[in-house]
This record gives sequence, structure tokens and C-alpha cells, in this order.
Amino acid sequence: MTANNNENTGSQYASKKPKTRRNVHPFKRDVRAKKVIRFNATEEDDHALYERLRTGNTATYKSLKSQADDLLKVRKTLPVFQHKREIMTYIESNPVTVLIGETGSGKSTQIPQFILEQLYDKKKHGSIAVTQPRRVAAINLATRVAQEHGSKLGDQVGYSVRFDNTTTARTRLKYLTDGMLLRELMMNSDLKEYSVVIIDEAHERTVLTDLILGFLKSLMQGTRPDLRIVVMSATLQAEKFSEFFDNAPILFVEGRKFDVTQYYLKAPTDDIVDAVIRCCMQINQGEQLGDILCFLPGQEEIDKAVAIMEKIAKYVSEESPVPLIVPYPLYAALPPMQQALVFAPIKGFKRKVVFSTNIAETSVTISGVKFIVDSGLRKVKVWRHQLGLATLLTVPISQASAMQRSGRAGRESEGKSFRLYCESDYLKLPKQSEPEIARSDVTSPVLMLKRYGIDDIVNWTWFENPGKEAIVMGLQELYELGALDNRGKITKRGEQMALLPLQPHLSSVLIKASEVGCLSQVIDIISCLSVENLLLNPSPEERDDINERRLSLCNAGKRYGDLIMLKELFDIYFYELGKSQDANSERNDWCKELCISLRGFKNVVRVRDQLRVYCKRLFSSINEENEETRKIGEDSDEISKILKCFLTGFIKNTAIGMPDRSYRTVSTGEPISVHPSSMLFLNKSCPGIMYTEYVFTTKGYARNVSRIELSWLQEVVTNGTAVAKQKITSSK
DNA sequence: GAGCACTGC
Repeated sequence: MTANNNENTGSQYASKKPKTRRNVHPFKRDVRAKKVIRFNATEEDDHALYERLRTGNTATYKSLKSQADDLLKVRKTLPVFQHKREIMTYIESNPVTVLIGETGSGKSTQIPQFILEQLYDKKKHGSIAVTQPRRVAAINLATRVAQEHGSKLGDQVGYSVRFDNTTTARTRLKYLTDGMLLRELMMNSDLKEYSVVIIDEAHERTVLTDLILGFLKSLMQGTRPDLRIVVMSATLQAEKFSEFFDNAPILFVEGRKFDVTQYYLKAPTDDIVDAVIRCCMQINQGEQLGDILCFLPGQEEIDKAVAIMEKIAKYVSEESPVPLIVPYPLYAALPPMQQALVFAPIKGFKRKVVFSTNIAETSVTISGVKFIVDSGLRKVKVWRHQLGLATLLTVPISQASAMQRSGRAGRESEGKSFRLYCESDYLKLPKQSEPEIARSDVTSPVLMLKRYGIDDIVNWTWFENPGKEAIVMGLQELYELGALDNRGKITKRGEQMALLPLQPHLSSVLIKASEVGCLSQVIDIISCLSVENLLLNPSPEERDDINERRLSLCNAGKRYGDLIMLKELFDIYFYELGKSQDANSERNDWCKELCISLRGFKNVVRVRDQLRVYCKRLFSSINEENEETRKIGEDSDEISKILKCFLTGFIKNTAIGMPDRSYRTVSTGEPISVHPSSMLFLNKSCPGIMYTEYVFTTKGYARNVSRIELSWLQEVVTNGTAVAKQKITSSK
């Protein structure tokens, strides 16, 4: 994947007709004739750039400066640095510039610094925002750039991510997550402190990045025609960004990476795990030493592959003189300790083989990888608006994704990539993956736009319009939650919901709890729900033991379900284990015993602290004395009150128990099963259930399930009540 | 009888 392969890629877009737009852009006159400018790279290892250098807090100005001088030598070798003047000329003379920089071009660290220098040189006001899709990236980049700039983190250069803000009044260059920039947009609608906004990793097309692009365009057409924007992207999706911003110029900077040779199957395979194992064995026999990274769609395939490999590896290396294969699984739900094993270099005549989900495609980098084995598959969550249901599908990846996966073998030296599909099938793959927003629930984005004051959501400056159906379902949902009135205007409740760092349904639960006086309990539960992978997946051998332990600890949870169980677990973690001197190791042991993520619970406490601060600000009428923190007991009145609060947000996510002990959803009458991870999986005596998630895999599963009484469905008062009532009566 | 990946003043 050198730049040469990309020479003609522009033509794939050539037949696309530019969409006609209703508005004339105020910046149109500045735009130059569109052309793609290429810069060539020099040969050099880019890892010098990313290796971490430590600055203590005690670092003096002089030592910071001399460190920055040393780093300047490294910076000067970067491809972007060598074309600094040309790049800056474009950025200076165009309102929007699209910059395509391959891995190792140094775009994320250097371009923001060039612009910062320019602001200083020209004595201009305002600061620079650089958005990232992930927290770690924002933190690492800011740390590195502060060193290069010769300043302490938080002085001229800082970062802002949830729970962690190092920026000060002096900060001129700010790395932040795109969720954070959206928050800032909600508070300060024209981003007046920034003169330049840089959107990095735009090709990943996360929902939040797409939303920011839309907001920036509408800002430029409205109150901020002076705003400068740089869209930075790794792959060639440049035309779409350029077109969106009225044919902004596209700059191309070559990166520094090594060649990766591609191999394809001659005939397709139908057993992907078997094919992956065979491929690894072949590499192990025929290729030089170097680690293998295998991409598989999900946990099931990964666990299976690891189990098979463990059995074969020892036998094979005893039979013939090949390296001993050491297999590792890697996926997000894996306990962090086990994830960490993947990064340790392996010594001796051995070969590390990592079986991974998409997590290793962008979020996690493993060094030492020389070979890629790519199943060509991934799992995606697709939201079905009509059913209010998420489906988890295994689908073929895109060409861009296949290239990204292959590229993982070329970070340190030349590599090889084995694609377990035919080349003809590769060519049939879509160029890019479908953007996330096209397959997501847009209730939350729609609420953001309403809060921002947009009336006509369908015709907003969407970078990618999710479609009328999705938007209408979002509006309907918000109306039923009481966030919008019957004219579609945002209500006071909606304003509050938009300000809370929660999905609208949970925000609505929180507001209800503040009204009926069980706020602190509900905050604890919602905090647990907000943390992914809090309860980890035990291995099949431990599974029954751990389920048993969890059940025996949570008496109320056993009867009322997962939400109450989460509160019981939180109470033990927070109150009972928090008291002793040795709280940390006690908590650690306890988490291990129950297969709970300790890091997860630490995050729960941070979310809880943040929510408590927000609630104090938002619901000032609430008397704090009545809201003192309390542990949950087994008082059924109190538990009913809490569950009814949840019912106001999740009235649509309810199902009724049938005589044959199955459940059918209230809204559509579809059969639904309690997920086996639920406390209520074995409990067959609930009159009804409420769940926070409805996911279709092999069948429809309810997750985070609670027991409800059918009479509650009629008590809950929201705009949605009428609908629910009608459904209940007609289903009887 | 089962769990793609991120993220929020």
C-alpha cells in the first residue's frame, strides 16, 4: 500500500455527481481549483516519534526547552515537517482544508503545532481544538506535543477528556475527544474561543465525528464564517469531505510504513476458524520468526481458535523443529489482566499468535507483529428503528478495513498479510464501511440538535443524513420521553436531558428519580449501567460458580433482577469494602472472586461523582438531606419506586409473561428471551419484565432485566403512557 | 444457555 497504489483511486469517485446544495457557502470565493497535492516521504523509522519520553513535574523551563530541541531533530525528519510551508499556505488561504496523511506522516502532532506557531507569529487570538475519537489518543498526543513544544502539559498545550481536563487559561492548543467538543457546542454554541478546529481520524466516521462536521458547516454558514477547519483522515475518503465543505482542497502526505505483501485464498472457505488455524500453522512452518495477529469476528470464534491452537501447538513443535506457538485471545470483554498479556514480548524459540476482534484494528497496537491473518469478517451492531432493537451481525469488512488490518503488519518492518478470501471477493467488497450513523439509534443526536435550536432536523447540514425514518423515530422517542412537546419544541425536561452525560432514556429516568425522591439510589444504578464490561464474562469452567456467588450475594437482585443486583454489588464495593485500611486489595480480591472489573467499578465511582455534581446543579430544588446516600435494602416499596423510575424511560422495553413462561414484548408482541447473563435467567415467575437493552443475535434477548408488575405499566406517567396503555389493553 | 468497537461540561 504505497502511495502509488492510490494514484488512480481518485477516479472511483469521478463518476459521482456532486450533490446540489441549497445554500451558498460564504467561503466559496476563497476556494481554489480543486486538486490533490502529494508530498513524498523520506525513509525513517517513525517509532522515535511515539516512544514516550518522561517529563517530571519538577522539570525546569530549561530542561523542557532542551528536550524540545532534541525532539525537533526527530520532528524535522517527518514527512509533514518537510512540507510545512506548502501545507500552511493552503491552510491559511482556505477556510477548510482536507489533509490525507498516512500512518507515520506525523500529521496529528505536527499540523496543530504549525498552526499554533502561525497564531503566535501573526499575534492572532483564539485557540486550536484537535478532536480525537478516543480518550487515550487525545491524552497521548497532548502529552507528546507538550514535550515537543517545550511546555508543561496544561500550559500552551493540554487535553480535555471526560474526568480529566489539563487545560488552563493559558492553553492555546487543546486535544479533546469529539464527545467533549460536542459538549462544548451544547454550552457555547459558536465555539468562540477557537479560531481553528481540526477533526482528526475523520475517516473512522464515528457518530460523534459526523455530528461535529455537520455543526462546523452550519457554524461557518452562520455565526462563524471566520472559523478555520482542517479535516484530517488516514485513507482516501477525501472527496466526500471535500465535497461537503464546498470543494475544499485536498492535500496528500505520504506516510512512513513498510511494504506488506498480500496473499489470498484460491477458493473461499466456509469454516473460518479452521482456515485461520491452518494459515497460522503454515506461517509457523514456512516463515521467519515474528508474531501473528489474526482478525476474527467475535469472542466465540476467538475462544474456539485459542482452544484448538493450545491443543495443537505443543504437539506440532515436538514433532518438527518449528517455533512453539503461544496463542492469546484479545477482545474488550476480557479481564484487563488477560488483555495485558498480549503486549508482553515473547522470548525464545516461540511465536505469539493473537486472536483478536476489531479492537486491534484501531484501538490497540501490538508491537512485533509481522503477519496478519484476516478472516475478512467483523461484527456490527445494527439498529432497527421500527423494532427498537439492536441486531448483532457478522458481516464482511470493507476494503479500507482490510487495508487497515494488513497495515498492522508493516509498522516496524516489512510484513505479510494472509487474507482468507479470494482476491475477486476482495475487489467486490465496499470501498468503505457503512458509517456508524447510518445504522445507529439517533435519539441522542436528535436531542442534541433540538437543544442546539434546530427545528428542521431532516434538512439539517448532516454530513451523512441518517434518513427520515430514523429521525422520525428519534423524534417520536423524545416526545414519549417528554423531551419534546407536541409541536416538536424542546421542553424544560428535554433541556435537562440534553445536558446530562447519559443516553436520553437514562437521563429521563434520572429526572424522574429526582422528582420522586430516590435520586441517589438511581444514580448508583445508572452509573453501573454507564460502564461497559463491568461484569466480565467468566470462562465456561468458572461460569456456574461465579453465577452462584453473584446470586448468593444479592438477595434482592435475585428476586427483582439485574438493576437491583447492580445496586447491591455497588453497595458492597463502595460501602462495605471501602471502610478498611486495606480497601484496595480487599476490593481487588472481591472483584476477582466475582469476575467483576475493578477498573470498571472505579469508573462507576467517577461517573457517580459526575452525575451527583450535575444533579445538584440541575435539580436545585432538591433538598440534599432527603437525598442522603443510602444502601438498598430488601424493602419492596423502595425497590418498586426505583424500578418505576426506570419504567418511565424504558416503558417501550417491556414484555409480558405468557402462560408457557415465555415472554412477549408489549410493543410488538415478538417473543423475547431473558439473556443467560441475567439474574432472572432461571426465574420463570415474573408477571412482566423491563430491560434496558434488546439485542437480536441468535434470537431476541433482553439484557439488564428487571421484574415488573403489570399494574405498573398503567401508573407510569409520560407522553408515552397512552400508547403503552393501549397496547396493554389490546394484548390482553 | 451467551457477550463487535468506541465515547460524554
